[in-house]
Amino acid sequence: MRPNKRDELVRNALQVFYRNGFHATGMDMLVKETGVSKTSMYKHFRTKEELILAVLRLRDENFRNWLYRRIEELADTPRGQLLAMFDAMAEWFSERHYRGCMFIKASAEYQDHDHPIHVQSAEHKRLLLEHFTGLCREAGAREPDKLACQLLLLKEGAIVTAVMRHDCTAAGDAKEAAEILIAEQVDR
Amino acid sequence: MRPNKRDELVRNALQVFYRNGFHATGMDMLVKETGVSKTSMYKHFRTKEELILAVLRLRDENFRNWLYRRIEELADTPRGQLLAMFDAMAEWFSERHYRGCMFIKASAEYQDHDHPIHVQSAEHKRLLLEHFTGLCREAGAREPDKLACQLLLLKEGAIVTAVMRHDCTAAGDAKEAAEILIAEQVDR
DNA sequence: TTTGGTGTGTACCGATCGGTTAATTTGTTG
DNA sequence: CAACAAATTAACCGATCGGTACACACCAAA
Repeated sequence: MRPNKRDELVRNALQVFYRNGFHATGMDMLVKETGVSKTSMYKHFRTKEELILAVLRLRDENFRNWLYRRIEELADTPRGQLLAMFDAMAEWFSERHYRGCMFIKASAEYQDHDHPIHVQSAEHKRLLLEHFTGLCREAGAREPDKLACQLLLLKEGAIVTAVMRHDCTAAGDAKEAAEILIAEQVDR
Repeated sequence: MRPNKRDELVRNALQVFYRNGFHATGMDMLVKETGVSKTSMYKHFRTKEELILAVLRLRDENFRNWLYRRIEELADTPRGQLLAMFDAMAEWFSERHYRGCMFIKASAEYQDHDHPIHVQSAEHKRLLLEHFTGLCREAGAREPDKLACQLLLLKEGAIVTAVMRHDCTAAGDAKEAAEILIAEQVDR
């Protein structure tokens, strides 16, 4: 069985879009950078938008899988895992080619609330919220929805701050804040 | 004295870029939307990038002036003003045409750390941090730098979350978290 | 050996990109 | 009114945009 050219295209296009932005990346640049011919691209995806949506689907899968697994590796209690999220963030921020969250950037370039790319980006954040709300409940939080939302505010804030300041100290500050917020809802 | 056409251009261009994005907004669209001729634009700004930088300078001035003034209107103690920031955010988020933070979006579209647009966006965030660090110190925080950073993490997180979810509840959750973080550093 | 699915290379489409040019109108000031 | 700067309209530049057309190459299954 031949290696699926379509998946290869999506995988490579992800890198190019992440590094270069969506509007700033033309189809001709994708041809050069992915090694897939234009004809072939348009056989798999009818428009650039459809390709972007496929890229975002892959990114959502990769990122959530990585984050959930990494958190479980780093801690074995729900409370510990909530805090471990910020350690995982620190690892991500310190990657050489860290460029921020692809979904924040996608929703920034496609701003209409009903644009498919915006909707799909929001869905990624919703799935994260769902997951961490469950963890907060397991950790014994009095208001798991609110706590999860607050922890994710810290996470999103750390993501954009790490891009702006171009260091990863934000993850540490966010973690310390998270410890306080969790203690307030669980211990007190 | 005639109303300065250059300022009018920058003011109108700000609206178009904010609503439409930077790469997605062409110079011809700016001609139509701002009512300023192309020749005139290129007499004031040699490139699109220079125009964007002027737009960001105006945005920085407008936004920080508004925020600082609004906070002082809402509260008269340093601690109250720190919390009032989140009330101001809630007001901003609930504006009909709220589209998130222009500087986050600018740095997302111009990602190179040494690109002038990225640098200027980061500078805006640095000025905010400076201001709120001062407020934290006045409020009697033990670690004003860290507290200010954490409060701004909540703010940035609320900004992007409000865009994604397209509601303004994030501001309230952020405010409650801020109350806890401030109490931890001031009262305890 | 034929067929059909999947891929490539290349040239091309009209539209738009950022930016320039030249001729002309507008408005303020002496 | 004359003079000058500021602004306008409109055509134009080469490059690139997203997307298409066509001829051809590869490789599996019938």
